[in-house]
Amino acid sequence: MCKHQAIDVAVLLGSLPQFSALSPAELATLAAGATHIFATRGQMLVRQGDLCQGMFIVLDGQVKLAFISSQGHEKVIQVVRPGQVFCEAMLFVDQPYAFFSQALCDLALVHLTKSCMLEVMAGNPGLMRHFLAGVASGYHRLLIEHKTIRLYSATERTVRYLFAELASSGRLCDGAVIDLDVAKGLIASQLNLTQEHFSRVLRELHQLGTIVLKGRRVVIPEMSALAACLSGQPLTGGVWTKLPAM
Amino acid sequence: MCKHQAIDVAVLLGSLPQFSALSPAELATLAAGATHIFATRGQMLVRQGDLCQGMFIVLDGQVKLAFISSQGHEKVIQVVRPGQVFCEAMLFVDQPYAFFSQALCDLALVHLTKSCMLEVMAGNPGLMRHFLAGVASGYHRLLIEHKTIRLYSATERTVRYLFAELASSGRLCDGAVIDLDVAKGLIASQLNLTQEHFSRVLRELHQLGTIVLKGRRVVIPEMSALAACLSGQPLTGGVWTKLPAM
DNA sequence: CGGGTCATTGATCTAGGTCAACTGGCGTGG
DNA sequence: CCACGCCAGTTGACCTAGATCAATGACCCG
Repeated sequence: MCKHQAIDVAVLLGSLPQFSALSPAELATLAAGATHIFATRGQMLVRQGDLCQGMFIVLDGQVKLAFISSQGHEKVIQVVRPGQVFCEAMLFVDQPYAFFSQALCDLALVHLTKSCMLEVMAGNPGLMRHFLAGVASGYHRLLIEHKTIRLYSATERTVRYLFAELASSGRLCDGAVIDLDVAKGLIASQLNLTQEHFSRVLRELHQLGTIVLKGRRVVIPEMSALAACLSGQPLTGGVWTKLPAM
Repeated sequence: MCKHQAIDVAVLLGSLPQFSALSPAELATLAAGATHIFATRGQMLVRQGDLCQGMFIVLDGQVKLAFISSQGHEKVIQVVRPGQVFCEAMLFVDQPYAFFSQALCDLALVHLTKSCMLEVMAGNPGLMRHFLAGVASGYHRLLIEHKTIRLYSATERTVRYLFAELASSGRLCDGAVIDLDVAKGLIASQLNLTQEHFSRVLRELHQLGTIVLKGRRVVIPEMSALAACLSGQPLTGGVWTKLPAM
């Protein structure tokens, strides 16, 4: 792992939205424990079982968070993109990492040590509040993903993923185009599917005319057709077939 | 829902570990927005889709957090027990609830409004830090449960559940006894299993002699036999059979 | 004693996984 | 410029973990 204790780390940190409101003194404290990291594709950034030393901010490239069973089955939790942070919740939990993170391509990031982060946060309630909101929304995101995996079928999870991609790109009109920026196998794993099954689901949607598929480009001719694949709407009757066991 | 704006809410709050360090003025602020709630079995405390109005502390009884699909399939996330808090992460996320919560029996709890909580926290970094740690460890717990569901088989999830129960009761010796304090159907749902399948798994373990089952009482004659059901140990060779797709 | 709730058991079904072969770019090196 | 190999993706044949459906049993408690 190539680490630069670059001279301009304080400047770099100040330019990040997370830290733009910090005083020069606070930035200096953070910078003292900060490392500018350039990692190569495939490199491990944190290992399952390690204790948290600090948090990461992705400047450029993509990072995969995943866990792996003893049989080698790997399941992706999330792909972290530039501007996003990871391992920040672990600053506050004295437990070994339940996942690992790996560079999906050559990338640039900043590592901030736990102690510096905690020190600055202790003197800056605004920053702490910011992190609290971040961790809480991370919790909420994970909860929703957990729910999606437990409640919905492969096709529905796939369609929900497409909608999430559309929403994040802001284009929710008919004829919208999605260019997948990661390998399909990774997306499949995030949806708790095998690559093979994911491929079949996409083909089925393509054959139905719901989507138009060409490599990693997905075109949605009409939103309503895609939305019809979701079980949210077909409120036929509306009476729940099976009531909770309590 | 029977709500008492009891006179002694401030005293009650002060006696809770979460708030024992608060000043009288802070307790008064919290108490101003606090409600002492007595709910009856089956009653909904928060509904899927609602916006968060505040958080709850369970004084007595059990609360189920779960979500439900449009077909009525219910999946339990967690059972909250006395002394525990729920919905606290939602104070910091402006999103509708992705789950609902329901009283599993008649119960007593305290509801604290969002605005009061945020106000007191803004002036008390120690409390905020406490909540940050709480939300972060909730995140970690959910992550581990998510991982368990995605990586392990029904039998292994069941065994892991038993170990978690043992760990929380502190008795990890041979001959340990677990008395399940909730319906088996609820445990099954937390493990993402049907009640039927869970029953079969338990019976299988019983027939193997790994556990002794009598109603809701589970006896573990020897820990090592139970541990042998986990795939963590059999590091045969150690080479992963299937390498990550990256 | 009768009606809840909770749990067990059997018979059958299916979504999705596994294994294996194949395709179609795309960069690399001769 | 072509041959080669590599990697991402596709397709087909088959299998299995766990769900579903349906019936029955075991308590409790009023």
